[in-house]
Amino acid sequence: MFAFRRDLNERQLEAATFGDGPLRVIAGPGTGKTTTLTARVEHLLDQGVTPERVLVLTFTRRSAREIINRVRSLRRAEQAHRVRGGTFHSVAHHTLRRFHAAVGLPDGFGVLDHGDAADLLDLVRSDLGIASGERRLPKKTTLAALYSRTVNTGTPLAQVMGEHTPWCADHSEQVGSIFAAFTDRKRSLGLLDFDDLLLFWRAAVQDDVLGDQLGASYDHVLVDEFQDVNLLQLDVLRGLRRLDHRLTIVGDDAQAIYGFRGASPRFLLEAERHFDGLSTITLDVNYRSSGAILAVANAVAADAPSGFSAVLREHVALAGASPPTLVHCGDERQQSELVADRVLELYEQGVMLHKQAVLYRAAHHSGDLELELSRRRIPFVKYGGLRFLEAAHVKDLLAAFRLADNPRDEMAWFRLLQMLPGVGPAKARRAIDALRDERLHLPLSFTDVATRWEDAVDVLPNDVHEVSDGLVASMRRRAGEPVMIHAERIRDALAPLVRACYDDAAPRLEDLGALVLACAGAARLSDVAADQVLEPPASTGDLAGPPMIDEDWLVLSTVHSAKGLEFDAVHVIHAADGNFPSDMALSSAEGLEEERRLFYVSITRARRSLSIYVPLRYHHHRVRDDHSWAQPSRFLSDGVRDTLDETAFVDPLAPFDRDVAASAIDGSQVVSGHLSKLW
DNA sequence: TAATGGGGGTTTTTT
DNA sequence: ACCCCCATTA
Repeated sequence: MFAFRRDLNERQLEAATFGDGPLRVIAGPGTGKTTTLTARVEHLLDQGVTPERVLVLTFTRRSAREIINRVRSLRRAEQAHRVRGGTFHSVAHHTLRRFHAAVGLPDGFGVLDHGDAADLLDLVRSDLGIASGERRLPKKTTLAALYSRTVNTGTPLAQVMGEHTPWCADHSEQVGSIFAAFTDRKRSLGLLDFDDLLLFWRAAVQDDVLGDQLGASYDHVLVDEFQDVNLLQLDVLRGLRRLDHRLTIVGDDAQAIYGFRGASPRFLLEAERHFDGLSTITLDVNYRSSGAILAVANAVAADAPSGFSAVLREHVALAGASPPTLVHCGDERQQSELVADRVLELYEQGVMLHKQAVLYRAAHHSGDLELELSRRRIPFVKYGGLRFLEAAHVKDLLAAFRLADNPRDEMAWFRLLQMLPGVGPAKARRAIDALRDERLHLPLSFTDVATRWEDAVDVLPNDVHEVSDGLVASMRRRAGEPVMIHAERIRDALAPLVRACYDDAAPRLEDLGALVLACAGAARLSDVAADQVLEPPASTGDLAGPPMIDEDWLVLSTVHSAKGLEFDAVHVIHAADGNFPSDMALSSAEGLEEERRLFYVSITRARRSLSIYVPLRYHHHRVRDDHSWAQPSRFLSDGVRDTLDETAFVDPLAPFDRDVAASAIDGSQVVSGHLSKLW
């Protein structure tokens, strides 16, 4: 009957074939969460549910695709790709594109990424005449983080600042006025940031008429990684399901690692308060890791003051597993060498590089290791950290794409105009002002821009008239023109500016070519720009050296970006207090507990081999030759260490120190002795 | 008004 | 080590 039935255990099957719900599945790491969700989708399709009326919300679009791709049997596979799926933000984006008029958004609204939002905050701050320096106001990135946390948790600003930025908490009124102006500014420019996508979606689902319609468009809603949902996202779900209880939420409180985005495992643990008649199924049989690795994970879990819901149980002994080890290193340099040694050793034993991952708390922790890997020619890709989309030239073209659909996007104008040689903030601003009508509004279309452009171009230096005319002309879409052709014209018009602005224009222009290709099949240029913001490429592979021909590569990843993944071998580096747990998180008890869950997540990625590295000494970069001693991570408690094989630290240089002291030679005599034979 | 150079402060995780 | 802001200079 069901193709999946024989592959599932009893609990998984119960979850997959559960009736209408609401249903909560608590699923520990490696307990077949994705398999179960996939089987449930398959089950729903078997029951005759229309694929388009199934919504699967996941943490990344990649995991949505994985679930859909894994739906087996050809007949259903064809249906499966009609299933709706994606992240909260991407589904919000699609919904708002479709219903923009109903929530008062302009057609072709733009989506700001994190950096753009911070820049706009900084802009309104200076427009309000609030100086950044004088009164220790938070920096723009801190402002953006504060804004996001306030909005996503629905907590009053003063309280958020009291908890997270106590050093400037008395400025909360000023910060509040910046946020109010920021909000107004985004509306008048036709721009949404990440949080706005959720805010407008929530407003839509909470509306009497529109909300009923949106809720009625889905028969079943399934949510993965529910422990990382925040209040705003919970509100959206409650709105979507207020008339219909067919909801499945899956999560694990032990893996809640997005507190800084306003998420809380509380929403998973107290879900019965939000969804009437909730049933719960717990999955705790782990199919991923060796018993020895599970023992480490459970020892970490045992140290958590309030415990985790699922205590993992081993399924069957995994072949080829090696004992988990704790490796003491002299310093970061030696850590890199030992990791590289171990990676190659495992590789010799047949563990492919892409089945191995090095995990760390913060993106910059991989720096020294990357040098070592490059030196030894071990290919690698990095997840998390640096992004394609943060490259200046990519942002330039995306700004042009946004602008083409929405000429009110002052941020985009400001950015593009400053690429012209001899044009800085002042001239850019005057040119933008010249485009405004009597009510100070920017034009709504490029047809209108064209009529005002003559005035604007007068402000600019004479020698940039031609290139800027070309750029503006390229933005105007010709009737019936395919989106990709339009994109190509814009890219061509921008190319001379890219050459003028950047030394290494050639690789940058290639990136822009790739972006143009990404426009194939898109309905609008602003969709392409938004997609890049909402779903940036996950990894940056070729930052170190020439592109690798190798088919195999080691994975380097932040723990956050490794969520949901598994590897045969995992190397956790920098397990020193201050790095892991990060000292940034230690000011509160919840902060520390979230770090503990992160540590738990990193360990439970491993299938057969787990190595944890602790550098003893950290060299300071400010003062040469200065260093400090590190404490091993507090998560390596006695109970946890009992589950690990420890390698005693041996200073590889120590024997040489003795030898050097014992032998004193006359170097110059020896050298000239050698050289004298040459002439 | 744009570009450049020096100095001071800071340091996480991502849709 | 790096980024951002500010002041100076062209």
